[in-house]
Amino acid sequence: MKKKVTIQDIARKANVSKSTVSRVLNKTTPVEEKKATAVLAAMKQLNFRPNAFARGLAGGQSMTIGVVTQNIGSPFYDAVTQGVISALSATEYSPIFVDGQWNKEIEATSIRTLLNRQVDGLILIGGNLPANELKKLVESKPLVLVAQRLEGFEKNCLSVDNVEAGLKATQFLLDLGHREIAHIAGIPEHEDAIQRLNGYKTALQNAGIALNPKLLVDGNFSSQSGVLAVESLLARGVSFSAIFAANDEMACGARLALYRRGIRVPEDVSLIGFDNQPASAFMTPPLTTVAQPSREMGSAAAQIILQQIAGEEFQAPSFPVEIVVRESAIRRW
Amino acid sequence: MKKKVTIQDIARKANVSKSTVSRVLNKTTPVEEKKATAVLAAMKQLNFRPNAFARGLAGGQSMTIGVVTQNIGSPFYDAVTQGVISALSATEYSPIFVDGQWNKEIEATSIRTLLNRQVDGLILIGGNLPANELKKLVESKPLVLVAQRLEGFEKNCLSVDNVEAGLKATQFLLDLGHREIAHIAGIPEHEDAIQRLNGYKTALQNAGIALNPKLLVDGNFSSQSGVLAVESLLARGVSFSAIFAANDEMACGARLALYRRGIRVPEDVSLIGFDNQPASAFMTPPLTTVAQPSREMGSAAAQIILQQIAGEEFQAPSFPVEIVVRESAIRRW
DNA sequence: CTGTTAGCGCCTTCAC
DNA sequence: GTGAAGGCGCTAACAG
Repeated sequence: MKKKVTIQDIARKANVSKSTVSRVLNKTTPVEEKKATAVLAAMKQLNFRPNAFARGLAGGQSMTIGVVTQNIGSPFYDAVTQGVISALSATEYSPIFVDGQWNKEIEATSIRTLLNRQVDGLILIGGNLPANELKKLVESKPLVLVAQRLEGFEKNCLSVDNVEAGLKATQFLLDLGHREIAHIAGIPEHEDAIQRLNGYKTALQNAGIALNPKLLVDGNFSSQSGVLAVESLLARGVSFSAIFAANDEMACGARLALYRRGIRVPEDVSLIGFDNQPASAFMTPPLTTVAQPSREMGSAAAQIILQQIAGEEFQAPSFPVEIVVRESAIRRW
Repeated sequence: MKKKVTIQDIARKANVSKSTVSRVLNKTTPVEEKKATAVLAAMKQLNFRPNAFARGLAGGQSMTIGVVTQNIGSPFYDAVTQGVISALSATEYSPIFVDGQWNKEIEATSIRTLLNRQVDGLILIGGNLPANELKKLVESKPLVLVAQRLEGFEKNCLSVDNVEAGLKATQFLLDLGHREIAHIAGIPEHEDAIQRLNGYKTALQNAGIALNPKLLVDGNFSSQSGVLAVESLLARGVSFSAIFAANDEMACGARLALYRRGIRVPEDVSLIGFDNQPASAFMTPPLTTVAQPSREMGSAAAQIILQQIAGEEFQAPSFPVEIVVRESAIRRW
């Protein structure tokens, strides 16, 4: 273990005061050219590494953004995370991640450790903290919510219009000629799931098609639940020519269940998912899906946090969705 | 913005000194029961939040573990990350992640910021820093390398035996009766890829089958490269009855390419991948693959780091691989 | 432009 | 057991 080198050391070596060193380090005040280079030289020579803790303590800024993800490993959240990382990597700030695991308790304590670490801002990606907790947070720290709504703080919230997205997906199938369209919904309490379902209902209504409850199955966003959903559908004996799943993972599970029953996609039934996760393009057949601009949402989140920290005006933009047409749903019915 | 509450505040409120507060906070010295409860009460009432920076500065420990991942979003690395998170969540330490993006430069600067943040230990998951850099690191900080080897520091390295794994996968196909087995390799510079390829060669040799270079294609671990690999194979006009891909993503791409050509899996060609990523179980047909205990490796990494920090003896265990048999490769040839 | 002087919030001797 | 004092490394006024 080598002893640490501090600005004191390099001050001595460059024959200046600590302050001057600090100044060249932060470019906060002009410094005489000559001294500056001497300082830089000393820093390099001694392999100086500013102590982030000391800086944070003294300056009051930690230069870190806390990011709470849910279940690292889920394609959508991963993509958002990527966006945050890349947007932040161009700045002085670095992100520190904790995993909320879709668990209220864990999420709360995770946020607490983040706060203890003096993060300068907080990005919550997904999550299900009660609104009053969130309000407390938003009032004390720069905050951005991704894929989550908070009454009265719309400008801190980043998400797509899930109703419209659900409507579009369903409409797409209707335009193909389908009349019997099943929907595999997400977690019933989940806002996104509810809205996508609403979009589905609205589209049907617009088309003058009565909603058939038998065509509605609850899932929980996992592949496994997609499998079960299709089996349940089949067990009910309803006929359907298309399925709209509330996310790609469930679509993937559904596809497997169909395969096992010898039902072909898209010849016998069309399938459309949601999220455009990377693997979807490589399913057999490739999955038609609704794309959210997740990466863009991640970098927007980073930007907005930075604006808040800087005390600037900010306003969360709204993000458009788009249907990515692939073979799983191209056959006219 | 509410003002921060410090141990000073709670000391006043509890009629004790800062030191006493510090003591109940860290349980470093016995404190009179009565005062202790008073302190605890005050902390709760004022919603006290110890400043991690101040603690780090004063105590010299940051209670954070730096984790360098490559390309968050890749199933294998994600799983390892999950393991780290869950193992660490049971301790006082929290992980801070940075993304190396498989880029030597980015990786180096990422590690630098981690070091600036005074992490108490470092876990590198994948990555391709030169050995001499790594040696410098391992000598100055507790370090664990996952899926990477470093001459002379085997006890800091966590990985499976990729030669044996490649051999097993190939052997599995041989046992099924296949003789013409293609291999889609990973990045040629990548140690894991090389070893898996070596395993493949060894298995063929053991079986007395001459290596056919036409059955060997280079990929780069991406789905896309799997597609290209199969097309290249087909263009060469070699006949093959099975494919061993060096990871699941390439297997996925390969499967898509086969599908496009109307080649059935497993009826015409058997397919086996590597990593057992979650989506593999839901491919059509489900993918046979080689499973690495990635989560376990992650938590082992966390454990070993902690042991190093504590100054204890430590020794990286070795991890077994196992073939997960699914429909993509079950047909005897 | 530059050196000096105070802390930032906490932990850690050290005497009591 | 407990309080007082010093310092971790750095930034932020302050005078010059």
